[in-house]
Amino acid sequence: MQLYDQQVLKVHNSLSGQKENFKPQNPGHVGMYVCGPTVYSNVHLGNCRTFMSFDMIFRYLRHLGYKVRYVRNITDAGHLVDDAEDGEDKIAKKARLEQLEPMEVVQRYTLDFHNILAKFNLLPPSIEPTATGHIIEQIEIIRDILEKGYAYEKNGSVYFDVIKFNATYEYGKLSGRKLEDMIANTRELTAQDEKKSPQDFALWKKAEPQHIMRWPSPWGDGFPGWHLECTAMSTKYLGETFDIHGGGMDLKFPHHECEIAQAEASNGKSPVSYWLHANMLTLNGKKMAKSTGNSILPGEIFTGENTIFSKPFSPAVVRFFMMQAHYTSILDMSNDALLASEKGYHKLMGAMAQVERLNTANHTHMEVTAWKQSCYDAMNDDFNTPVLIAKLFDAVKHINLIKEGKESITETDQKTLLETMRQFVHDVLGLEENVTHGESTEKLGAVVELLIQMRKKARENRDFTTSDHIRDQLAELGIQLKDGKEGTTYSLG
RNA sequence: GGCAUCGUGGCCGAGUGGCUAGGCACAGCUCUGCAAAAGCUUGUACAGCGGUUCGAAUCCGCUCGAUGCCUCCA
Repeated sequence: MQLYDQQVLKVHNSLSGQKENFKPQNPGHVGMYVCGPTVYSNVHLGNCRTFMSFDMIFRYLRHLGYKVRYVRNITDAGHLVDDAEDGEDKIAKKARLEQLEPMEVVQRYTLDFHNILAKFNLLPPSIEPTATGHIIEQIEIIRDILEKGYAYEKNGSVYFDVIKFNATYEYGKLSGRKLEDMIANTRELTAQDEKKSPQDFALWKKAEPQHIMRWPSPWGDGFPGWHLECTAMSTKYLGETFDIHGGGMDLKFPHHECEIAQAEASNGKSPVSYWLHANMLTLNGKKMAKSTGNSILPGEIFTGENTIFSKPFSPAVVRFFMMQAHYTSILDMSNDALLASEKGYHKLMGAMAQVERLNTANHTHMEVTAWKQSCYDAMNDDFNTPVLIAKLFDAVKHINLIKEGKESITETDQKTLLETMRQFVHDVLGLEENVTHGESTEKLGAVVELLIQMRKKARENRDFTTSDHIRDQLAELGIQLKDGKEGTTYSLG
């Protein structure tokens, strides 16, 4: 019997606007697709939050025992800058500006992306396909949609016929828009005379002679429309219908709306059971934008090389900060908020390190089994990580009381407590101590223990100059000593 | 202008038609050689204005504000 049979997971489905019981199409298996980044610059912190949210979801599904195929793409072509500039590709533009090969740009920022996500302790997806690696699949889908009559070719470009599609299906159901309203609110755009209607979107775009990124197709040399890649890759790796599609709130319209339209037009089926959208991250109450200076790169937070925060913050602290908010809420990042999270994070990790060393007795002052279920209840409620963290802090309080000898715990409960804490903190929330375990850490620990013994002796001799010197010097190195009833412990960093 | 999400105590953030999370900060106390750590105690907040209700911060309406999107813009 798997955990997922014992726990009832509810997820907020953007398509229905409701929390629904999660039931995968194939029992025990989950197919999940998340829109990845366009690799034309350093990964945005807001993007990190989105990917971190889905990483947590991926982790929890796995923890429940599901076999999850998690696909997250890399957009390395097909993203246009703006139509006024005859549709220059973002990658190509960056390449031109930096005098690089397009693939050089892709390589550089893909590496940056992976590097940052690894620091945030994100698990790699099961498959990470690229748009340029799936041109053939995209052409096939265009062909299919053309055949079904929901697209038309014009001067070497192919457009999706939204009005025709809307006659049979419903365009706008995800974002709550009505096609009539959209038509009424359309602003005048230039250079789109090829389209029958302004609502139509490109499936294939003809490449102008100077365009570097181009592929041959039945309609001439060109490149695929942005929305198509996700349809092609999700279909290829997860099938015509799959369980979860995720992405940032900003992608709901038009991107995800178009994905639904493409899939329905080509195979008549709604592709996704549950649409999940992660909300945005703001900085000091304002949206992040390079133009206003209200912006920061993840790397700049880790190193402290920025003018926004008073000190560097570790990736784990930032991750903990983000996990303290629900993924569907707008989260505001500020210096004060990070400082608060940093203290809370260390308190949590400090208590966790104590569980193993707890003295056991024949009575437990804590309903461990009920507490454990309350952790699941939090996560089952649409991945409510802030509530989960509140539950974890309940345990922290008990751990500290037991450590002080004011409460007790049985050996069985201690085992359960430790296992549950580890599962939720490490496996689900993805929070790991930054300290790398190894020979050097062991040696460091031994040295600190030695100093603790020396300090203890000094204190017994009332040589407080020496004892305080040891304490203060260690503190300067980031090693904090904690005196307790049962002796002195320490924490690194 | 339209669509969407939201507006919670000093800060960050859960939650819910009545029993009012959690973290951080602040104050007092306990412990301590002094600190730190830890524990205990104290906070009745829910943008504004109306309405529904025995009762709303939670439901409805309006106003104000924030964030995202409005078609080739991620």
